[in-house]
Amino acid sequence: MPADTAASAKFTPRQSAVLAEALRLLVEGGDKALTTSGLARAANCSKESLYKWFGDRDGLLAAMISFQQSKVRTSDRSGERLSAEALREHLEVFARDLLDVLAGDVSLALNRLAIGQSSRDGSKLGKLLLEHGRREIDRRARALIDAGKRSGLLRFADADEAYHTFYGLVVSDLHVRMLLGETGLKDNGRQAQKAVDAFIALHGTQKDSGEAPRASAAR
Amino acid sequence: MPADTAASAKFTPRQSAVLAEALRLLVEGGDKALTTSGLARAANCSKESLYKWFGDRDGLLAAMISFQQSKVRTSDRSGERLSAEALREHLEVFARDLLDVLAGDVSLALNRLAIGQSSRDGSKLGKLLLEHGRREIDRRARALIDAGKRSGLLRFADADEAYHTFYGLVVSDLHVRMLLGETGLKDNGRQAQKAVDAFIALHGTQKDSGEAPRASAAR
DNA sequence: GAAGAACCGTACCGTACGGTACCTATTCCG
DNA sequence: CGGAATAGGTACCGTACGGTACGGTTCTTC
Repeated sequence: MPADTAASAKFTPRQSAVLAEALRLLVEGGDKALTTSGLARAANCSKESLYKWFGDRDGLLAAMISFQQSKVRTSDRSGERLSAEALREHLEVFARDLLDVLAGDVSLALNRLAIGQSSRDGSKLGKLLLEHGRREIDRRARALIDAGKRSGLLRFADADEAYHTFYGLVVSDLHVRMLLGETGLKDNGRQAQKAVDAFIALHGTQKDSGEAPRASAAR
Repeated sequence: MPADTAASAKFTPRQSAVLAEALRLLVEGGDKALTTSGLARAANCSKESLYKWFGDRDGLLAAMISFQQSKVRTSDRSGERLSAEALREHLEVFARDLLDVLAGDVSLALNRLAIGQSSRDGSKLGKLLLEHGRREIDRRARALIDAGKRSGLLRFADADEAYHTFYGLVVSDLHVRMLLGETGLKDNGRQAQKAVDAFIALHGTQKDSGEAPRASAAR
């Protein structure tokens, strides 16, 4: 039993390679391009192995989600003490990371897949994606927001509500637009900055020590 | 319900009936349930007619989007003079309408369809959905926001940015969650109210350093 | 009332998918 | 060394789809 990372604990290296190839196919051509025959051909494995490892096609899809998310690790360095500037910086980094993740082609492809399947499988993949995929990033955001409150820098009644507000400010309709195939998206860094400005304006305790960023936000 | 309004201008009544049936099938069982044979059977028409009217399957899907959106008319009663209360009221109504539209099963089904196809058709359906589907609601929102600014009740640099902020506050991640199949969603009215509170706190002219006036209303 | 268009129902075709079966090659391990 | 386990290659099956063709039926129109 190798002391591997938790990532490859659930899958053998061979299986991981096959899953990576499956993700590549999915990203390239959508779920129509992800056929068992095609995957077997592209990954140099047999269909029989696929069915042995993953059961059926849905099992394969679930494994792909699990595999991809086991690779995503959020850096959780929220133990430090927070100044107002540090909080703003952390929020901005988080917002930018969130947008980058959502805009990633693998994430988009998996979300498209789960959304497409949600009508016919009782949204099993959707649940998987929401629960396992967002847990990490949610925890990180909530830790950050809680730390902001503990440090007296943020003020809100319900942390959950505050987080959803922040999420909405950061993402707006960008996620759905990207899912629909819109390509020309704005600068993530700029969007993150504006969202953080608005969030702090809403829930910050100290009334703006200079609204410079927001005032110069002419686009 | 099916009177010959401007809705059915582009399609004959028979075609409209078939498209309505197609939407029903799509809502019921997702895009897998929307087969040409199935539609012909369910709508009591022949496959030949389908191909004659719509060209091919993609043409049918595009026609469905066009048909559905020709039925959605937003009540645009934004000509009046605005008081602060009227603005808040209008914003809340708009937010609730927006959430209701996004949560509608036909909207969800069409968005799922377009998202599923976006990988393989160059997001033609996605463009259609975004351009024709959101134009109405966008115009209404922008008119409202502009009116707010003209009346001196709102303050912002860029109306587009302000609208996107509002959209994010209203919708947050609810749309994607619903697309992924999450069922238990919160009360739209309450979500709309909170979003309007936050938006006015951000962009209202009478800025107070306290919470929004009725932020502690229903909870 | 008949010519003709529109349309319905059905049968049909080629294709491609998910899934299974069978056979071989490599590897592992006593 | 040799047998079991694992995995690759391929051929195959049933099914269901998109799309087409054709005969019969209804509706329009002159």
